[in-house]
Amino acid sequence: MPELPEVESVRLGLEKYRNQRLSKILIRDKSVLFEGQFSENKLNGKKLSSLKRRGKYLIFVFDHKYHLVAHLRMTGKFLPLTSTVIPKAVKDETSKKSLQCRAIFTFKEDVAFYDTRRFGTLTTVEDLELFFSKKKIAPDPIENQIQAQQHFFDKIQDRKQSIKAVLLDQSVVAGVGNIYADEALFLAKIHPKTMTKKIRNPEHLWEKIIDVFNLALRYGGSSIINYRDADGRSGTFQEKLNVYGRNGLACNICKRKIQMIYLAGRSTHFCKSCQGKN
DNA sequence: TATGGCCTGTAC
DNA sequence: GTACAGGCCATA
Repeated sequence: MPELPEVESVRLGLEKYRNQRLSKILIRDKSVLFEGQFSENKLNGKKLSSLKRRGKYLIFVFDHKYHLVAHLRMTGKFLPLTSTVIPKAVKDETSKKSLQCRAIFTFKEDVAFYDTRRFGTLTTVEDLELFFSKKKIAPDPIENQIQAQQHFFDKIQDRKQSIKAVLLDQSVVAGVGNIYADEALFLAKIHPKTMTKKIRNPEHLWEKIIDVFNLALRYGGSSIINYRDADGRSGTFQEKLNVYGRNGLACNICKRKIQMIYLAGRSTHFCKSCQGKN
């Protein structure tokens, strides 16, 4: 499930298409386009000038001014159409499954936006700042650390929710999903149910969020279910996880059993002993 | 502020 | 067959 480190890994993998011309766009499944906004003609024939990312959003910049904004949600992937990660049935244009290649972007090679579930989105955007402010996406914690940190401290002041729920809120910190929320709270030794305003040392928690992002980035992300980067690789950070998906297993620090509860509608993993009572 | 729905594959 | 995975949005 792509969170910030996974999206960043995808971005890096797509760098090889930089300065290439987008000669064709084939939309197979129009339902991936959100807000009904997708102006193919704005991108067609334009050169990919750079690739950016904000939180979990991937941004293709064409001719320095036209933007294609993609969100992978759970299962979205950008892959060469030739990749073996895309099943044969999906490549077969006569098959119903071929719709899972929601779109195909032709650079020097065909790049597919392959998404088994239909949660991923693509849209063309002119004013990026306006787009992200409408969506209330916080500054990117890696690209814009100082700003993102201040934003985080400001936003958590008046929150009346548990810290776990708040970490999942993209308007507070961009790029944290269920895995890294649990992992960051473990590293910060904070119980996920802790009410946000009771956090005594937000600086320390912020540090741990950044730590876990950087660590995951070094390993090319986690592939709990089926995340793949732009070269079809899966990343190995899942082997380093302390709590996520480790329900009932021994804590790496104290050897007591990792617990799982439901919080903010999400499975939440923690060590009762390392992360206090509440 | 909490919830259900969107989707489909996988595990039981 | 059912439950579950979860990012985000709409709804109450």
